[in-house]
Amino acid sequence: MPSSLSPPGSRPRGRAGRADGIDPGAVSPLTVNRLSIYLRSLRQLREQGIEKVSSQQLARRFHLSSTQIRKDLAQFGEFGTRGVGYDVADLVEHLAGLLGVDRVLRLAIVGMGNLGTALARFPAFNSGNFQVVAGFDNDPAKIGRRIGAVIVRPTSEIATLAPESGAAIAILAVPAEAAAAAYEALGRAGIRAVLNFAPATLPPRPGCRVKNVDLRIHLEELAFFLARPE
Amino acid sequence: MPSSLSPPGSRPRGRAGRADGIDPGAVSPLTVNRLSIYLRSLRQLREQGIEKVSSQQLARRFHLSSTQIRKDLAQFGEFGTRGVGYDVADLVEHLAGLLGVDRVLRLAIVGMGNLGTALARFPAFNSGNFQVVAGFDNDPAKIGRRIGAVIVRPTSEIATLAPESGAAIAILAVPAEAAAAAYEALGRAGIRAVLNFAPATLPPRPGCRVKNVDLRIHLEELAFFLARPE
DNA sequence: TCATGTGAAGCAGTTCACAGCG
DNA sequence: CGCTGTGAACTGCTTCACATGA
Repeated sequence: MPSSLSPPGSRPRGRAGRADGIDPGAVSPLTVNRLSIYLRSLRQLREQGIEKVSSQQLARRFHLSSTQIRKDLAQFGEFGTRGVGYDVADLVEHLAGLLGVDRVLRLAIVGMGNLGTALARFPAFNSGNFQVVAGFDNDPAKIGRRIGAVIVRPTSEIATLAPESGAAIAILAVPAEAAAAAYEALGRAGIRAVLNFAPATLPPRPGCRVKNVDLRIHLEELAFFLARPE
Repeated sequence: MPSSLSPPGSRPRGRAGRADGIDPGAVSPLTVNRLSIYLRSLRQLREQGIEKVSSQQLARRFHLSSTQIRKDLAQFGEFGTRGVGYDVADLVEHLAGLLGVDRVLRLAIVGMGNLGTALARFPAFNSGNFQVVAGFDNDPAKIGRRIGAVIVRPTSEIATLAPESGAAIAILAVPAEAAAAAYEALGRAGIRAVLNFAPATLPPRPGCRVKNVDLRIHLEELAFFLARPE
């Protein structure tokens, strides 16, 4: 019963926040991204039954920098054993905790076009600790239809339904001209993390983190380097 | 004609590359990304009939930094008029030229699952100067079927079909375990730009630029900051 | 001895402050 | 006078080199 949307009833404000002594503003997004890559890599090693790994082995295997791995981890504690390396399973746990993916994170998708629909069905968004719990669109032909695990609702219901569904992260997959209004509605719904696929620059809002993924811009970056061989 | 006196046939690879004096290695990917955002923003202004704009107006309108806009542009020439600002249409042309999107760029998609299929139909990948011209998958149920504008072909044909189709950029949308082999095949096909959606770290290859877009990693970045309010 | 963890050095990217020009 | 274009200061990120400890 995926789309029966009960919120995580136990917590009054719903939003824990871990009480480790880490100031999130002091950690660079670049570092966080790499932690996530380390986690992905370590999980791969774990699946292969590898129990110990050194920063250098990790670096060689996944084309990373061993110094950087150690520096990145050092910001959060001492996870390794000198002369030996890291315990794979142990480090996986630590990283998952650090990244805050040791709990279920519910996703609301706004915009059920090509991309939104694909994301609703995307394995990475419906496995592990991520779970799509709501989908919104304005097209009457889509409202009420089931896509992936969710039933599409009109965007006017974002402010009420997003909180009810327990969504922590919103995926913005609407056309550019609809982005500002949807972002506004998500703000009113108390959403504090947005993955924005719309080709628009959203105004920074205190307490809300936005990650922009404009696919056209990625293509244009490649085009630039393509236009100038060597 | 720029200064280089190349005899006929001295460019055997047929890959133009513009002969401006810009060393692509000297330009940061961060800068290139921002140029792309400026272009997107300026096009929006142009559609609204706005003809002149100052760096500060741009900055306010799109939540950017005016100094940074000027610094970024300064790397490539002098495009503005002191005391006035920039001519919107003019700067659009300049930026499109700089980014190398003033010509058709053909895309080959490898992996026709949820994401690959959505991308094949994605407007931004089939408009302006981008055009999906090939799609590959290994699933026999998909081979021969039409998705978006292309007929799906088996991945074993990448090495021959990708060059024939004139594809300049490959979109990797296969599962992690298939990424390495597909990347290899693309290398043999002479592809020098890859947009990688597979959750795998591809080995750097000289002359080939890879841009990674791991959607799970983007979610985990948001999760990190979400786990630590304030 | 081996690999981690870390100050210090080096490099890159951003912001500042203003000279230069229309 | 206003806004661009830019050296210079600054901030932050990465790499180096080595002390530390299993």
